Amino acid sequence: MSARPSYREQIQRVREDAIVEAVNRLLAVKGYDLMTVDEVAAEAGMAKASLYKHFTSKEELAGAAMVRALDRALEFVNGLEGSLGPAGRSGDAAVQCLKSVAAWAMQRQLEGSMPSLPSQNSSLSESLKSNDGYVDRLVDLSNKLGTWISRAQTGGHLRADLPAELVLYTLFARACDPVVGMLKASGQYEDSRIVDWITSTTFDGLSPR
Amino acid sequence: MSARPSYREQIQRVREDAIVEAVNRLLAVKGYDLMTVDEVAAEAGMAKASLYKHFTSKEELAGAAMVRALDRALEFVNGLEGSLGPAGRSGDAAVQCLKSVAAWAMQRQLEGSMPSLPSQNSSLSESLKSNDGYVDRLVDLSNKLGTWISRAQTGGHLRADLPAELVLYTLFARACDPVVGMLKASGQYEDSRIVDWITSTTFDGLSPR
DNA sequence: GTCTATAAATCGATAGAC
DNA sequence: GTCTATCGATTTATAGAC
Repeated sequence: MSARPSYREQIQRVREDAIVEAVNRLLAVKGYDLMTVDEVAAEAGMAKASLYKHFTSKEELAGAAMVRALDRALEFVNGLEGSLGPAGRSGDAAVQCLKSVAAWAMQRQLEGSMPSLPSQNSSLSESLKSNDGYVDRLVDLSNKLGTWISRAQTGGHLRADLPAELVLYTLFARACDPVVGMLKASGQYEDSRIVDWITSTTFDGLSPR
Repeated sequence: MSARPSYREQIQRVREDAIVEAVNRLLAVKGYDLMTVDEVAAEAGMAKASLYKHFTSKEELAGAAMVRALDRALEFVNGLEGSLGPAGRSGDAAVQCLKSVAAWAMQRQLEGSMPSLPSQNSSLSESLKSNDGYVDRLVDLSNKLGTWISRAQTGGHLRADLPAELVLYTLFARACDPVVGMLKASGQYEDSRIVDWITSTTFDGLSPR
């Protein structure tokens, strides 16, 4: 579709990448409402007015960061799908994939590179719903996870008494679970141990088996 | 300690109750950062300047609402403790109490009367840590739940491979779990069913038993 | 104590020079 | 396209009349 990008286009691309990366970090630390455009400009190393030449509003900035985050999640999910062996369509493989995705999301959160989307309220939610790039990727990711969920449920590897959407919502919520940050803030545990614990409690619960 | 309250003091008490109740509702719906003092004044039926005669800052307003929320939680917990029969010190009774508390908190959230505390970031967190009334109640509640947790763990009714603080944090997090709101927003399920599901997944997990 | 009016600070967004 | 400087709106907090 596009011809070879000119130098100018490449430079612009790199510049916008720096901006989105800055937004990503700030969203992870402060959230949308407490993130200021001045901070984004400072972190990206340019003046605020220059930033507004690339993105027309703060909401668009956040949207671009969320799109990038979803792209990374889709990349991970597609990689998992591709690495499935001949037994990859079993319910057991499906639930292992779901656990991998949950663990991956928690690791991203511990790295500080997972932008926390405000689950409800916040002026951001409305603008995201009219962001086609965001909605498309969210639907895509939900469908891919939904396939694994229903396969795991019919195979008896996931509770069938729960609606599939409850499982899906739970996975999204655990990706931003504040418990992860609280345990890290205590400073007593290694990141990998925290991820293992929360993954384990998500699928196995707090009660003994 | 205090003599019988004068009419004036009673009126002031009622007035402040109306303010705190308004803050409680607004915190539940919008969160701290998006809640404006103008809204609080409007909802409480008074001018903003009058409100500032009772509370000296927005942070103090939020602190009062959180103190009230913790008081209600402590009241529920103490009620549970009092209703325990002669077998009340068993590990099984302890885990049942923990489930009751989790379910109670979710019901409060569904009612829109549970102020959502920003788990991390937010300028509110810092001021709450220097709010003695808040900290005292939080420690009190944590200790009471901690007693049940350790009793349930030693009795084999709660996984002993998890740190007690992980269990405690998880209970606090589930009280504000966004999954509850997402399921309610779908409009397909009754509140009681949502509460049962999330309580069940918290203790039993997503995997079949 | 309650009100109206306004100060003081912050923040998203833009104008205009280069 | 990048910058400095500023507008305009919002919001916390207060002054001062009653």
